[in-house]
Amino acid sequence: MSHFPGFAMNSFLPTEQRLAITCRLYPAFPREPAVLVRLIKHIYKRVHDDANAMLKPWGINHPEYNILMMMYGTEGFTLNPSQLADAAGEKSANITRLTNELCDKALIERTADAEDRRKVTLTLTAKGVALIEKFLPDVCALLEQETASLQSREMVQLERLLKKFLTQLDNQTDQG
Amino acid sequence: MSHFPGFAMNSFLPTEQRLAITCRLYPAFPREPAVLVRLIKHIYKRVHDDANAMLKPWGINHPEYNILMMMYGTEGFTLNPSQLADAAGEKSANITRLTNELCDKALIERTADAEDRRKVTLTLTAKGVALIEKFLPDVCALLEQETASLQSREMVQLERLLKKFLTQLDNQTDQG
DNA sequence: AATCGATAGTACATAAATGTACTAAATGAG
DNA sequence: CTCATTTAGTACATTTATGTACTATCGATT
Repeated sequence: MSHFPGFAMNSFLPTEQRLAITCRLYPAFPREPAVLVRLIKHIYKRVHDDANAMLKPWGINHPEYNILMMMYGTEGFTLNPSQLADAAGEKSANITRLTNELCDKALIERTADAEDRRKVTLTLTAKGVALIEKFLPDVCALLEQETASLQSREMVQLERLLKKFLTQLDNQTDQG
Repeated sequence: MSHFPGFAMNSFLPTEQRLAITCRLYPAFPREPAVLVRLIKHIYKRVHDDANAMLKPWGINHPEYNILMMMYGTEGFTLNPSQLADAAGEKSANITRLTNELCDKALIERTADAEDRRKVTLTLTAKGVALIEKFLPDVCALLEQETASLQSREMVQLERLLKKFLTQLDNQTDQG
């Protein structure tokens, strides 16, 4: 496949064909939702792998990157674990482990919160900020490369649809 | 939040705000691609969790479900491990483990391929097919519920855009 | 102030996923 | 045919992620 430049391979085809057969065997099966969920999964895995590969030379992995960036995107570079869990989309037990690793690497610091002694304050160190600004050019290049096939209009459209999807997932708990 | 029926909460807001700040600090940062990647991650995790919760009473988890369904969607309910890896989007080492579990549960069967003795043939058992047809109503309900906010036109649009995205990821290896 | 319930975080055990190295068999070049 | 290469699959060690139970603290109520 990749021997023919310009030929767009399609890693999703085997999945899609099997969903089609499923619909024939079991007509109530909702093809479109199933396709969307599978596409999301395939894309997520691919993006995750790419990010890990790109970040490896910098000594961090994708989840650690996400945490660093969420701190970088916060005034004062400071956040506590539960806010991090929300922002980075990780379970709280995972945050403990990941932030431990980042502390070991001296990229962030853990201090006690003065106001509420249950809370912990995590802060990017100077070393952490410096690392982020060193790897950001690579990150930007990867992100742009990954979305190169989408026009800016299409990205906006995609964002809107994905948000609509996510909102429904968020509200699901309320209803059923 | 969930005390107010009809109020659409937005679990993505904390992430999005931090990406906005990142763009201010580092103007080269491509907001739109970054937002898309994060949305995909949030949605994937949510869908994965929901599926696991729904499938638990049936004694399987989401990756096992994916494997069963890929076999169900194949003529003869038969597939070998590498085809399964492609279709289900799992690494091959993971396929070995997952299919072992399904064999232990007697939902699939592993036999040697007569033609090529390196290959292994995996087949759904009658028990496996029966289980699938028992849990499919729940699966259909969940899929429909998850996508209830999207009109059919929007789903088609979303599918098109996600495929375009994935195709670019597939072709990335060719280009560097 | 004493108590009860909720919240923040972590420790620890377990589950899930991956990388790597290996075996066996097929393919292909000489 | 024979040897080297590629392919299919798995075993094993390691990494990553999660569930659960627990500690400490806060806040509200009495």
